Amino acid sequence: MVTSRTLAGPCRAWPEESTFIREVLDRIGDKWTVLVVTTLSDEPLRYSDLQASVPGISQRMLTVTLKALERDGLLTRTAFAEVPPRVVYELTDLGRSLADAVMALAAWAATHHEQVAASRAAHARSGVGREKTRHALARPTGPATS
Amino acid sequence: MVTSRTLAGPCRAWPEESTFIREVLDRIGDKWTVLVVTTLSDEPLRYSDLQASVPGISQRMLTVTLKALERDGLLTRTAFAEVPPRVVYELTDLGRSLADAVMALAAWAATHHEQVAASRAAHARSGVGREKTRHALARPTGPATS
DNA sequence: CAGAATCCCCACGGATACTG
DNA sequence: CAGTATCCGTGGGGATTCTG
Repeated sequence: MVTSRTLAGPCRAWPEESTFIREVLDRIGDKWTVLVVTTLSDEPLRYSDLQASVPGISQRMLTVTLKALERDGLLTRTAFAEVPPRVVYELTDLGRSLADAVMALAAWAATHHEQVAASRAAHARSGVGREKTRHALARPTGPATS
Repeated sequence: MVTSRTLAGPCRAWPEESTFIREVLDRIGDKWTVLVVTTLSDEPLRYSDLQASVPGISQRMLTVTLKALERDGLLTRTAFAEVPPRVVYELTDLGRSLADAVMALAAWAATHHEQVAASRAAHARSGVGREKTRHALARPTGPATS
């Protein structure tokens, strides 16, 4: 890992690659999308099942999220014309590939969240809200740029 | 890929793993964090350089983002006590590992964004805003659940 | 059951001005 | 240069109500 630095690539002015990143993050950035996608990665579910499987979600956000995901071809919506309506949502191959990518990120989180929590706690212990705790200075006299 | 479905894992009630995912997504969910982290993955930069390298960012958001990342141990802040102040931000190993994970997600985006765009365009062509376009029904008579 | 529609709040974030 | 402090607009999203 940690190969990105050694790339020394010309990422300078954010040519256009960042557009793709934003496109994905705008989609999975909100919590509901992630929860819905990962939940559906297990198996297809109907509306009410999803609402049950994703604890805090409101009907509104569930509907909005599902529509957006359908629009982007990440899942399919199948409605059955039965007397009590039944609608099943299932990830497409595209959706599952995204789910895998998200899982990879989740793996990172599971691996490193302790370090993050530790660092967060350390900063909390040093002054955060209390008092005007000035940032510590490195190399008081400074080496001067060049 | 697409292994997540075959897991058939007990993700049911989102035990606690989702917490980690959220923790990460809450961090990289906003556009600025991603842009800052990926920008710094190339090389350490000072405040003004970052502001220049990340086009649309305001001082406020740059500061807020940097503080959050420092708090989480993803980057280090080094201030030099010179007459014109100089502060350099550099990713930690932890930060670089996150950057790599984000890059992986970017790779997914670069690979699949066309499919997403296509699907999005297709949905735009079928009725979205115009008229009340009812959803098509699958299997009009329905097979009944079981 | 599966949504659509409406109201409404507040936190995220931009713009601006000031400071060490 | 490298921030901090303040004001304020916008829209994301929850709660509620109604429909096919």
